[in-house]
Amino acid sequence: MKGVHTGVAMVRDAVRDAILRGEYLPGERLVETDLIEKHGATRFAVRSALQDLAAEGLVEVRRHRGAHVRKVSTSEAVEITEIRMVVEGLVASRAAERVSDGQATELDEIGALMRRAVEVADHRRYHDLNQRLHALVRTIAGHTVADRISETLRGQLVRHQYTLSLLPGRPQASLPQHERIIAAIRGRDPRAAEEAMREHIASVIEALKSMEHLEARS
Amino acid sequence: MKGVHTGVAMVRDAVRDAILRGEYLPGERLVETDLIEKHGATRFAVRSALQDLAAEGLVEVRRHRGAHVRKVSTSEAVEITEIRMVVEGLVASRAAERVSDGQATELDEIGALMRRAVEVADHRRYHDLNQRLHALVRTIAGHTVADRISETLRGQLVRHQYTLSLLPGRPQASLPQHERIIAAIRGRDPRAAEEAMREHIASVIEALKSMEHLEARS
DNA sequence: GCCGAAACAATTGTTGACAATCTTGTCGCC
DNA sequence: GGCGACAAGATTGTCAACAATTGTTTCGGC
Repeated sequence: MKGVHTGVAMVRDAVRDAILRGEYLPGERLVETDLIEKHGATRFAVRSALQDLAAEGLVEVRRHRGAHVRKVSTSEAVEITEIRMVVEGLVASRAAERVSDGQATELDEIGALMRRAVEVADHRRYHDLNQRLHALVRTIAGHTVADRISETLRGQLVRHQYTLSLLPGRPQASLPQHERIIAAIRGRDPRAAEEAMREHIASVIEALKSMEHLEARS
Repeated sequence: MKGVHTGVAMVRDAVRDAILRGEYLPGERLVETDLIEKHGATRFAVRSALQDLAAEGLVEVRRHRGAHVRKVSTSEAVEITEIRMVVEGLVASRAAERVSDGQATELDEIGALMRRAVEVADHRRYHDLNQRLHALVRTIAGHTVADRISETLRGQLVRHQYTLSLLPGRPQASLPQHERIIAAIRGRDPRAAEEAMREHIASVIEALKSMEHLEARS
């Protein structure tokens, strides 16, 4: 079950995927020798890959102490999400300025499907549509730098994203938010689009903060 | 003629500094052998340093083609500054929420000194105070993630920052903007602080865009 | 039985050599 | 005389062995 052949990029992608899939837990140590065996790669490749992932903020390497999966605290997750809030807000704003007619139709379609998914309580599908919506907004905006940063930040939140998805009532709460985003972009209203996107992500921040309180109590 | 002793961090900082100082021009190739000789470091250190700088977005490494100083186009500089606009806006907002009385006084002092510097047309001093103001705002906000991102992005703009500083009339234009930022944070008004900071950086974006047009004409 | 120090094992950091690739300069052909 | 293929040089990518550091375990003393 592995990339039988080596290459720095291959190892990097494989390890990143493994982290994002939760195969390696936060704080877990990533021993070079193990990774060599697991991916059938050379030590050099493993080492380079870990360096790259450290640059992405997914792992942390401390001198002579090896690489660990970065453990982002809930408070740091809040900060990261705050940044995402303003960046995605900018992206939504630009999307509203640039959206084409065809893209507007596409947005509508996704919105309709989302409502449907909530009605039949298909969480999995709703989650997929959520991804598609945000991806489409990014495509419309065409903001390279924002995309890069969003992607990087999102990678650091895997653990919390998973926990968040377990929160009950999220789809019902976020559906109207998504609909507002779609309507604002459709209506080519940058300010409203930014505002809607920010409110949407702000509610995620609130959820994170409530989790923080739960953790503190336990 | 320098750091007679090696170390990855040392080489990285030295090369970064050299790039930021303009010793290496955008697009220029950074040959590993030269850097080895120049910094008296081993090849491994140079290589690691270049990887790190690539992660910071200061250099670009292409397979078998070596490392080049990253040449950011003016349009990319605009995108980067747009991100900085919203991120710094968030920071200003948080600063307004958290500012202490002592820090408010400090802000006032900087504001007064800035006005003075503009009156006597001391550009150098105004520039320093500008740095101090933004640094203080960051300190007040205490937003680790935002600081990291701002710093990274700022590094990628060196060439343009220099060009921007040559634009005439900048201090006169930005002084009232700075005063609005200070007033909003002092007044503990997050919304106003964010708005003021965004307007301030938006004017930088406008300046960049006008530069873009000038370049296109030439 | 507990604490501390020293030797050991495990793991990472570094080095130098080797292989793959690109660039440059030259030669031959059109 | 110009263009394209080929070869030599230069440069980067990869690898495996060596050195340094850290964490652990064991042994001795209190």
